Amino acid sequence: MPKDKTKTYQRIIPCAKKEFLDKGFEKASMRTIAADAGISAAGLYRHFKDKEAMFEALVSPAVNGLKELFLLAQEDFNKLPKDNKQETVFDYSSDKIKNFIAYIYDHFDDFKLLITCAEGTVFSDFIDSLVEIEVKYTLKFIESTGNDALTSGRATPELMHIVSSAFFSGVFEIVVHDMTRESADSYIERLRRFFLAGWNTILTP
Amino acid sequence: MPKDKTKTYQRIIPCAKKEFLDKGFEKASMRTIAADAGISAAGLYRHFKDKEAMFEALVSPAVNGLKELFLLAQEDFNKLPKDNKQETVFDYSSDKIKNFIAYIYDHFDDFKLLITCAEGTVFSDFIDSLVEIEVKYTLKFIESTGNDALTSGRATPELMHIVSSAFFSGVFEIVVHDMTRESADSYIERLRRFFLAGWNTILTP
Amino acid sequence: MPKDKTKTYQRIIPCAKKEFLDKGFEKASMRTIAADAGISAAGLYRHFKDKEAMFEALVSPAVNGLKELFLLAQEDFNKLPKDNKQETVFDYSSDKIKNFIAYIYDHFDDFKLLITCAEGTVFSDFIDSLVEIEVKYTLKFIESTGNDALTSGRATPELMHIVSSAFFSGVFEIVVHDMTRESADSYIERLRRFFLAGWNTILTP
Amino acid sequence: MPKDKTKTYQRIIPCAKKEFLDKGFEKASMRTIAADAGISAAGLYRHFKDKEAMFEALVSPAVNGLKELFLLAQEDFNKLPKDNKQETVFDYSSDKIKNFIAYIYDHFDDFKLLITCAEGTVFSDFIDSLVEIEVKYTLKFIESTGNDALTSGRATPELMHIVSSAFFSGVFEIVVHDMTRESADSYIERLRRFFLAGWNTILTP
DNA sequence: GATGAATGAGCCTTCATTCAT
DNA sequence: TATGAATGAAGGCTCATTCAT
Repeated sequence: MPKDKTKTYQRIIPCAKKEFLDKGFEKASMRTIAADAGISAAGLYRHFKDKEAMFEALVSPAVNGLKELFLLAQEDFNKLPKDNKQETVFDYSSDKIKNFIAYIYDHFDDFKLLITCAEGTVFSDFIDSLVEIEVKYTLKFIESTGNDALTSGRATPELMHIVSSAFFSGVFEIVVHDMTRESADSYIERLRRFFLAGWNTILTP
Repeated sequence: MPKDKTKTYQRIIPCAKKEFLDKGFEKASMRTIAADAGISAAGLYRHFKDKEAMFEALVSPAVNGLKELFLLAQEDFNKLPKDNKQETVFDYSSDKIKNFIAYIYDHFDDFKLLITCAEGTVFSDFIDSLVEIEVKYTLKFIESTGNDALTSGRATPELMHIVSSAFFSGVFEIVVHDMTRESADSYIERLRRFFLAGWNTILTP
Repeated sequence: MPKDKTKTYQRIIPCAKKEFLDKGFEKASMRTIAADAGISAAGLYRHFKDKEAMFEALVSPAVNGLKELFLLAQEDFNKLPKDNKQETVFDYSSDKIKNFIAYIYDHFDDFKLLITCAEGTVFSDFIDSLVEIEVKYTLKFIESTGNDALTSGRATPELMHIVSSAFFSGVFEIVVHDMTRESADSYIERLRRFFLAGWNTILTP
Repeated sequence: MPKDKTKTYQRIIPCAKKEFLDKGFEKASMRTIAADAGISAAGLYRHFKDKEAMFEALVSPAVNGLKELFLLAQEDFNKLPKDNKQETVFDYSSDKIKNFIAYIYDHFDDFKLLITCAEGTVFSDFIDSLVEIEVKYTLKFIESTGNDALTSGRATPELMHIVSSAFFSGVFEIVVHDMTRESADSYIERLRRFFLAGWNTILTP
C-alpha cells in the first residue's frame, strides 16, 4: 500500500476528494471514484484497504496536523506563569488562533472534506474532539488561576462544552462557506473578540 | 394519501420516529418501520408519498411552528419604537428566548429528529434557515437604530451569519445532549449572556 | 416468507436444486438461480432470507425426517427387553434399515444435495450427526446387555465412531452413485451382513 | 517454473500447507500464502502454474507414493500361488496394511491435506481412486481363486465398491481425527478384523 | 526471480419503490 | 386499504491471475 509515487495514486486522490465532497462519505461510490480515475473498482483496493482508509488518507494528515498544533499550543499556554496569561483563555489568544486558521487554509480542501463529508466515519466527531481538548485545558486553566467561575456555578463543564462547540462551529464556518482567506482573517478576529467578551461574562463575577 | 387519524397512520408515526432516531434518515429502513408498525412496506406508501415525505410529516409541524414563532417574535420586536428595544438583538431578549426554548421542549423528540437525523433531507439546513432569518432581521434592526456597526465594518452579514450559527448550534446542544428542562434553563441563560456580551463587542464602537 | 403456494417459489426450488447440485453450496450463484427461475436476484430474497436459508429449505425436511425416523427407531430398539434384541445392534436390524433406505429413496434428490453439496453449510456434518446418535445408543445397548466389549477394550468410542462412520458412508454411497432402488436393496442387505459380521468380532470375545 | 530447491520455494511450501489446511482448497487465498511466505502474490506464479498446481505439489508425492506402494503390494499379492493367499483379500493382510499405515504416518500432513482439504481439486476423489484399484484386484483375486461369490451374486462390483469405500473411509479417520500412531495401530487392527469378518460373509457361501 | 499494479468477473445482499390484486 | 411479489440499481469488496518492468 504505497502512499505516493504511483501516478495512479496521484490520480485517485482528487477523484476521491471530488466524490466525497459531492456525496458525502456514505453515499460516495467506490465505483465512481475508480471510473473517474480511469481504473477498475478493484484497482482502488491496491492503494487503500477500504473506503474508510481512503477517506482517512485524505483527511488524516490535516486532522493530525491541526490536533498537534492545537495541543502544543494548549500545552505552551498552560506552562506560562499565571501572570502572563493575559488573554482569558487560549483559543482567544490572537497569536494562537492565527496559526490555527493559517493551518486550516493550508489544507482547506481537507478540512472541507472533514467538516462537511465525514458522517459515517471515525472523523465525524472531529469538532467534538477539539472541544474536548479545549474544555479539558480550560478547566485546568480556570483552576490554576483560582478563578471562582466553577465554584460559583457560573461555569460548568456542560456550559463550557456548549460554548466551545459553538465557537469551533463558528470557526469552521469559514470552511463551510468557502470564505476567502482575507475575509476569514477579519471575521475570525471579530469572532475571537465576540467569544472573548462572552467568556468574560463567565469568568468575571 | 390521507394525512388523518387512521389508526394505522397513528401507529406508523412513532415507529418511524424510532427508526429515524436510531439510524438517521438515510440509513433508516422503510421495511423496518413497516414491520414495527405491523404492516407491509408497501402499506407505508398509502400514507406517505415516499421516505422524505414521511420524515417531513414527522418534523414539519415542529419546524413550521418554531419558525412561525420565531418570525412573529422578530416582527413584533421590529415594530417596537426604537427606544423600547432594550435588548441589543432579539435572540438575546430574555422573554423571547424563553418562548423559543419552551417550544423546543414541547416538541423535544421532533427537534431531536430534526437536529440529529436530517442529513439527506431538505431539513438538513434547518439551523441555517433560522440563521438566515435572524441575520435578515438583525440587519434591519441595526440599520433602523442607526448603529454604525455595519458602516464601520465591525459587523458584516458574514460575521453575523457565523455568530448566529454558533449561537443556534449552542442552543440546540440542549437537544443533542438531552438536557433536562431545568438544566437547559440555566445553561441557556448563561449562553444568552455570553452572546449578549459578544454582540456588544460588535455593536458598541 | 411463504413456504409454498407461490408459483414463483415453486419455480425457484428446482432451479436452486440444480445449481447447488452442479456447483456445491459455496460456488452456487444466487444470480444464476434467479436467472434460471426467471426473476431478478433480489426477488429470491422475498422467498428466502439468504443463501443458507435457501439451502436449508431444500434439505431440512429430509434431514429432520430421517433423523426423527432414526431416533425413534433407536428408542424403540432400546426399549425392547434384552432377550428380544436378536440383532447385535440396531443399524443392522433388517427392518429398521429398510425403513431408513426407503426414506432416503423417498427424498433421493434431497439427500443427494445433502451428501454431496453441503460443504459450507450447517449440514456439512450430517453423517457425523447420525454417527454420534448411533454411537450413543450403541454404547447404551452394549452396557445394558452386559457385554464385555467395552471393559475388555475390544470396543472403544473411537473405534465405534470409525466403524459407524464407515457404515453410514457406505450407506450413502447409494446416493452418491445414483443406485437404483433395486440395486440398493440388495447391496444394502450385503452391507448389513458385512457390518453385522464385523460387529461380532467386536462383541464376541 | 523451477520445481527445485530455491529457498523461496522451500519457504512457500509450509505456508501453502498451512493455508490449505486452515481453509480448504477453495477458500484458501493465494495472497495469504504469499504474504506468509514473505513474497508478493505474483511471485507465487514463478513457482506454480496456478493454485491447483500448488496444491498438487503439496500432495502429489504422497499420493503417488501411496498409490505405488498400494499397487505394488496388490501385484505382489496377486502373484502368489493360490494356496499362499492365506488372508482373504489384500487389504486385510496384516503386513500390507501395516506398510500402508506406516506410509500415511510418514506423510501425515500431506494426507491430512488430501483427505480434508481437496474439495475442488482433482484429488477430491483420492479415496475413490484407491477403491477402484482395490476392487479391480479383488475381482481378479476372487476369479483366480475360483470362489463363487461373484457367480452366486453374493458379491458384485458395486457392493465391493461400497465396502471398499467404507473401509478406506474408516482407515483415513485416523488422519481426520489426528490419532496418535499408537492408537491408530490398535484401531486399525480392530478395523481390519472387522472388515475381514465382513468379507467372509461375502466370500463364504 | 520477483514485483506492483491492474483487471474483470464475481460475490451476496439491501434498498426504496411499484403494481396487480 | 393493504399486500405480496417483484425489480433495478447499487453497494463494498475479494479473488486468481497477468504483465511490464
